[in-house]
Amino acid sequence: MPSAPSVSDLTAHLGYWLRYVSNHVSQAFARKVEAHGVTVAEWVLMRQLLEPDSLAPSRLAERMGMTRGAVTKLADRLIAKSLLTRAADPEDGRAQTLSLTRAGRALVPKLAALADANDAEFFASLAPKDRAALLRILKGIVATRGLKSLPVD
Amino acid sequence: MPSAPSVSDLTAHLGYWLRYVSNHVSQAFARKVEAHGVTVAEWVLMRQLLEPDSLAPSRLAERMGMTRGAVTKLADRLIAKSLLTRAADPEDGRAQTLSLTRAGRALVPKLAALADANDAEFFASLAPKDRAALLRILKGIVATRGLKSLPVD
DNA sequence: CGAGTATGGTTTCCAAGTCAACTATTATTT
DNA sequence: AAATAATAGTTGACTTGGAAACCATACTCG
Repeated sequence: MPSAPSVSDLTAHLGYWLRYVSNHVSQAFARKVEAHGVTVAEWVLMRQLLEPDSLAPSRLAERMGMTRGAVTKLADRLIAKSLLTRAADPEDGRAQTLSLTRAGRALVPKLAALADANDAEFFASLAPKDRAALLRILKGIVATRGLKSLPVD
Repeated sequence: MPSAPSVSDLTAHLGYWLRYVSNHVSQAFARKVEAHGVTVAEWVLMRQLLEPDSLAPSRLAERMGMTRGAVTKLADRLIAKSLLTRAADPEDGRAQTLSLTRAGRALVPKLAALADANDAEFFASLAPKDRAALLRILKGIVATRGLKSLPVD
């Protein structure tokens, strides 16, 4: 009898539950912002440009954990929605610089409110102690494992 | 002076940290399994077929939180890799049934070991108390918010 | 029974990313 | 100064998934 060589259940992994909850949180947020005609990636990019108010695509790519190619396209979409502008850098002929339009700048606080609401929706029910513990544990993992970049995917 | 209308920082949100860590864990796992020529989604599908040893695509779609269309294509890929077979259901002319090939069945434990290793890599450094707390909190969120499906994305 | 409906699966089209090749500039070497 | 290397950004081919349209088969109930 070649009984299954002890394969642990998927749900035995902390990573499973982490991803499970995380996906739900992100998904719920995605629905909220999409009601405002914006994707999550677009929101994250826009949020970066509140301060400082302009950045090179390559800087955004680093911060957002995406490739430069992806940022190019993301920016194209935001420009098409008149939320972003792209301008040539006068100093460096290769460089571009991205900034929010007036409309873009006006939209950010609205989306930020949705982000706040979404977070509350999922975590407000936690006991304050648990909320603090969760934050501490997650940050601890980031610190001890030296994680960097790739917040969006 | 129209000072920024108080937009909270991204990192103020628990959801941010959750996604941040979760993405890293998933990404690291993806690299590991891809070294064995398999994607994470493929692994998840294969894992489902250890027991019971065959399932209809629609059942898999439910369990995996994907559309049926996505499962069709995922199955196509696995079949192309000779890890899966698709057979017509003799009972129901519409239905198909998916099962692992011998090779597929042999691969699952190897991948499961990678999953174990990956989880250990990220969470073994936690104090046992924290590990338990993390699991309890995550499961609590799932329970109180009644989350279901969509583990993979 | 037969018309209409429901179900299972596949297919097509689209969205959004990666990767690698490419173009255009700027820096560095020698 | 010219040649070479590095950097910034864009583009195109490809991947993977969702949504909706589309068969085909199975139910249901007048």
